[in-house]
Amino acid sequence: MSTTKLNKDLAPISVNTRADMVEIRLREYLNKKELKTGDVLPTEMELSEALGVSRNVLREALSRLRMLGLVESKKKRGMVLTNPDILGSFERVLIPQRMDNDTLKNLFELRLVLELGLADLLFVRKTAKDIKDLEAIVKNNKPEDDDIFRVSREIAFHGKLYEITGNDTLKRFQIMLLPVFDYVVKNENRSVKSNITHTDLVRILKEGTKEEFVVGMREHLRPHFELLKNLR
Amino acid sequence: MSTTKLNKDLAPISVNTRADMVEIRLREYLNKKELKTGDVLPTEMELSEALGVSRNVLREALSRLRMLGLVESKKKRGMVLTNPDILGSFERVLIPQRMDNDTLKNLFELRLVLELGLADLLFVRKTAKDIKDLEAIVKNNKPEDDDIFRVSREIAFHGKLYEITGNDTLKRFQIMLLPVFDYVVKNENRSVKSNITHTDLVRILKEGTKEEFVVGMREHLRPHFELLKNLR
DNA sequence: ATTAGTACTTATGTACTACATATAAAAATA
DNA sequence: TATTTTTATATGTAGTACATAAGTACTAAT
Repeated sequence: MSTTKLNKDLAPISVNTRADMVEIRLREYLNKKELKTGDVLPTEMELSEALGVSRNVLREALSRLRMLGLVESKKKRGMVLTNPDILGSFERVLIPQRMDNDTLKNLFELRLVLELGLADLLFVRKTAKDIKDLEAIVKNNKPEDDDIFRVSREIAFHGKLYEITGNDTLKRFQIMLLPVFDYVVKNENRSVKSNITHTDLVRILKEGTKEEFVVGMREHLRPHFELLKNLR
Repeated sequence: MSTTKLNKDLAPISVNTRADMVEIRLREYLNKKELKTGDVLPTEMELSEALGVSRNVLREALSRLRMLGLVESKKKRGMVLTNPDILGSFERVLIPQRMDNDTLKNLFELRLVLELGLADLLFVRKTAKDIKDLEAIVKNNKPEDDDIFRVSREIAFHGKLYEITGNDTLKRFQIMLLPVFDYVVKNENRSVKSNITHTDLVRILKEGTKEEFVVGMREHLRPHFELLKNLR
């Protein structure tokens, strides 16, 4: 029976395109334990022949994997396996305007959870210099500062906290979450004041305990949690 | 100086391919405020002509955006703007074998931070049924259970905690982090016992306070934090 | 013999053509 | 007007051709 005839009798069930399937097959292939970073993959022609698709389709799939940072392609040498940048692709889809309300809320919440969970790392990793940096950041805070100043101070302060953790992934992650945070806050422009200021938090970080810091941070973030209740 | 360090300081001069540049241009185009989900984009021919590249190159870039869930393409209708699945691409690159030690450590840490930050959400959202579910999960725990049992209990318990938060993004995120967690723990097969068991945590969640829960969780996770010190 | 330079080979990058396929939209039919 | 049929069109896939960069092998000069 000819292939064309067969294809007519048995139409493909999958709505997936060839590129989708090739992407999956390639990822399965790449994740095999035996393969390690730096290994060279077969050529595009070999792969496309093995998979039974045109070089075109194969390249569409490879293009995705290249974007993810799973592979790189060198002329003449071929494709080589690389370490993906785990947050790179995340960055590409973090578009507040494109997110539904639930997801926005979830990410907003995620940020609050992170912030509350930081205490332990902070108290393990903080140095005298870190405290000094924080004190410099909060020194010139005045309640009458306008919004733009307030936001940049907010970013500087919380950004520094993440920096103290020494966890680059965490820091980059929170930087990526900031626009989401901003977006949500802007859409609900209420300004509930907290009883705990950045200055208070620095003092606790310097002289207090983890437990006190968590309580302080919770109170500091309370306006945001309040906002969350309204979004629900 | 290590190669990875060198790579950070001296990133290779980017010799971006056409597909890379088209991807960037398209993302800029898609993120324009005027565009909203469901809007129909120009056809492939129109886009490729406007950008001055072959349809081939354009399709490689579109293939990436399709994978990210930024667009979908319908036959005859054309491409339509969609809401991306923000964690989908993350899932594709979370391959423990492919991650360097620093990243592994960072993600491991991230999970611990999340777990410690959960308390507030848990105490706001917990229901009587949730507590019952947790009690059922921990009921048959016996210290003499073998490893496989222990791991599945671990997953069930902590998974349920994330479920109580009612935050799907958070839950999916932690599910994706589990293999990383597993990978790190397996590679360092020490088994330090904690003084606080799942049963204790359930009791605190039922009758105690947020603050007590954080302290309890911290003690429960202490073996993992210890492990982290060794990785450093 | 070692080195420098050159030609060759090869795998990726890009462009173009052709046709299959599904389907929205238009036309024809009841 | 409602339903079916036809048509037009945008995406999906395949294949060919050539440009480009970069290993590889070969040659020549010191």
